Amino acid sequence: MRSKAKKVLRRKACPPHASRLTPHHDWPPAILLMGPTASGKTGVAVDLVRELPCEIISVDSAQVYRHMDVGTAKPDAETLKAAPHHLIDIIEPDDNYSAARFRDDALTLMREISERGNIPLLVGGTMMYFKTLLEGLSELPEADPAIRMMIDTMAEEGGWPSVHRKLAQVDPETAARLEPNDSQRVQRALEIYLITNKPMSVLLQKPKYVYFPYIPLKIALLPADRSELHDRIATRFEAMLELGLISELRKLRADYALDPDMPSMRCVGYRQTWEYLDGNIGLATLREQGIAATRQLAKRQLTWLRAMKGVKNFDCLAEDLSEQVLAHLREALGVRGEAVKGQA
RNA sequence: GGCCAAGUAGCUCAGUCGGUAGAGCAGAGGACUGAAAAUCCUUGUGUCGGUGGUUCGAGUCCGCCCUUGGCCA
Repeated sequence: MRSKAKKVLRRKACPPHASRLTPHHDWPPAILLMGPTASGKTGVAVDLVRELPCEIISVDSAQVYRHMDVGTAKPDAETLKAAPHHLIDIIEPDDNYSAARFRDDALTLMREISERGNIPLLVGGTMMYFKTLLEGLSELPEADPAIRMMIDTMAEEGGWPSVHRKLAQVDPETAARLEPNDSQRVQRALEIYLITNKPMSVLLQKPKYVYFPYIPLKIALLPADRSELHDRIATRFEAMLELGLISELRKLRADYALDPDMPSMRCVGYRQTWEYLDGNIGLATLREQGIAATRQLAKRQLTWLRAMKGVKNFDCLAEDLSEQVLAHLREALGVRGEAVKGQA
């Protein structure tokens, strides 16, 4: 932790206000509650809000969309009233969000919450957002729809490997570390070159601007038994169908000019339901593929969590999960509280 | 009861002229810098329904039995 503080202070690239950063023991805490889909994050978060002076910030790339409630397992209105979530319902389904925007939004909210004397409680399963929040991003241009469209056309004509070859001509280093079929990253790397006229690999060499003036209390909810999580996922997807996932999407398609390639429509559940509404698959296949896609999502989230350092793990299948997490947090915050009092 | 078809990986199915088997999906592991619920990489030993036979050698040919569909009674 000390090294982290030093690391931030050492950064020359930090803008002027970074110099206001105080040593780490004066930083307020922030709780990071992470876990795969269907691990019960929301339930724990709501319990924590009852017991601790914290405010929830959602870390979820799907719950940012308005009117996508059933398929994203958004907390219901009653829950949101009792435990308000920031960064839910902030954009339209035909709009898009990003890790960079999340970072800015979250840091702004965290400052406000801390100034109010509360603890930011970041809850979600979008691991890249957590990583971006903690580690920052390099200075890179933001996405350019026109350029992406152009690259998409290239890919349609020659396939992604041909785009990859083109990338290799202008940015061999990045091309070397990317798979020719990794459409998203190949496109992004070429996009960066076309916008800046500089290879991504060069831009990434500049030190990142890391700004996270909080003591992170990282908590992960992991299943001790994967098959039980799979059962939960299946049950939950069936419930989504009962709750009207299909009609939710039908209405969305009527209200917005949506396209299956939009980020919102690539979300788990919606993508499969889109195929169902188009008549390409039946209900049984929708159920099967929706559940499988959710399991695959959970698997990827678990891969992130295993790689993450300094995380306190809890078995999300435990009966007294919330109490366990609360006890851990009370201890962590209590110790810190003493230190702060000693300072004053 | 008779006839026909099918029984091969968790699922759906390939398997040539006999040389002890391979795809898709699912599953598992991994990567991850402005789309990340995205995108991508790696990963395939299973009594070839059972049993007897023919053969140097049977998933493959023959007999019988079992199971499941269908047709005829």
